Amino acid sequence: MLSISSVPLSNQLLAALPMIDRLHMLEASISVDLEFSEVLAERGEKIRYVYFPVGSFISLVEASDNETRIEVGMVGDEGMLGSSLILGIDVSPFHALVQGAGPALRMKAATFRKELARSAGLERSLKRYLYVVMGQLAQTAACTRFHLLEARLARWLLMTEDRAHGERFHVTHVFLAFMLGVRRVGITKAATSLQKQGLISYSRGNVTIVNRAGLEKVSCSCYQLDKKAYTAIMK
Amino acid sequence: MLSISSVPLSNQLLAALPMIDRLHMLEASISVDLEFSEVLAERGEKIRYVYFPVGSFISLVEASDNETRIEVGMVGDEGMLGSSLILGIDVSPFHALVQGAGPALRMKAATFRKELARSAGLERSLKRYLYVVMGQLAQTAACTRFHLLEARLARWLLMTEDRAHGERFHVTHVFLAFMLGVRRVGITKAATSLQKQGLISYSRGNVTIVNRAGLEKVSCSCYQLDKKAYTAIMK
DNA sequence: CTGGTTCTGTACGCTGACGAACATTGAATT
DNA sequence: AATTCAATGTTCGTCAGCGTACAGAACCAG
Repeated sequence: MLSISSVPLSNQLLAALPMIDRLHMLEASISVDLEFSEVLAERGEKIRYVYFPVGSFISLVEASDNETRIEVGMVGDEGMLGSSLILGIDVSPFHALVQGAGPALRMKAATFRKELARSAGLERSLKRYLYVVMGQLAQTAACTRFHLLEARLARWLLMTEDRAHGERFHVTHVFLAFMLGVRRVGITKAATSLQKQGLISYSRGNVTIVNRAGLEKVSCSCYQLDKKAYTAIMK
Repeated sequence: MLSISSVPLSNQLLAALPMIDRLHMLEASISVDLEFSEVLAERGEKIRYVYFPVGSFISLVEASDNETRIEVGMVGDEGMLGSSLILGIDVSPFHALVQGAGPALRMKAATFRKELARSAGLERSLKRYLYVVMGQLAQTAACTRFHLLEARLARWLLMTEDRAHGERFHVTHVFLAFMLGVRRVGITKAATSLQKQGLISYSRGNVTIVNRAGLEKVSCSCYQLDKKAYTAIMK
């Protein structure tokens, strides 16, 4: 099975709050287990819950035409799903689906908005997070346009490892093709190449990052840029 | 020269405000003339001014590596430049450059933040606008990935016509190539095709939309989706 | 009118990804 | 052990867009 992380499970957004606010948030939410491929939000639909991943992670997916979808963002324990509620609109701008199963804290959208109004620290922190998400969206647009599939795949694997908190996770070529907006065959080719270079190994959906430093080298700069932006803004 | 629009010059965000707020905003800002290719903001740099275009329009540009840039958004009199200040961060997330010369209202960033704190109506409206911008970013990511250049070019021309408020405007193939993240030659080919179909005509940078309905047909659905999203959110 | 510059058109070989189809391998089920 | 199915590997022709180079056309300045 999946490796159990030894890192204590928590959400970084919540962990950074002052004690009192953090307790409030924990009290107002319940712990749920997210299952792989579960749909947590649909574009244009009302947001019922927000989620703070705690080991699980979520993909933000944009659809243009029918059947052409692409991942535009990823949410792990460094973020939350539903941050657009800060803007006062309770309609989801994206599809959101669970990409890595695991626990998360769930809160009713209405409760979340009340907490936002109550705690200035929470609002400040989540505004900053939303800013980071915006940057990720733009980054992804450029990345998707200019970078070769192998580099994009490497970036995706690194981002996932960060959120899975372990060098092993489960994802098939079909799923990767969906996320990166390419054919399955394209993924097979790129993944084979990465494996031949000794950077990853995989079999029937079980991916292991073998050489992280090497993977960072073949990945596009977008990975580092994203990371830098996050730490710069969130402190 | 450029056609003078008969539409009374105003900014829709400001026009939608209650009278008192609108007067406050007008008082706190000055009218400036933006020149083509003027740089109004740079990624990572401090935002000094916000701009409300009034006939002019502005491109939001994302850079990944050096020399690979792509437009991720457009701001005309339907929006403003600097909306990310709502999130409490005075650093620009994008490059911004003037794409269509013309007048705009300019306000100091600090003043803008004060106005935001003062007027709940202003804050509400601009939050909604920021939500629309986020949607545009995601839309652009998908569009850039999946749609053919000719369709993307058609979309771009339509978006520009909306903001130029006239079927004629000035833009060269080199500039278009820059915005869409492709070679100049690619633009020439796509533009030639659109011209042969009788949808546009152009010469040495002077573009005229000849058949708007036809252009909408060859453009990708992203144009309509963007527009629908704007009206749905902004009312 | 002349020479320089900007804008647009065209050509050529290259390549990353596409679409579709088929083959193989490993795991789970019976 | 046999069967079934999901996951991965491979092949083949096609194509949009790339990089580069060059040529004509329109405009501008001297």
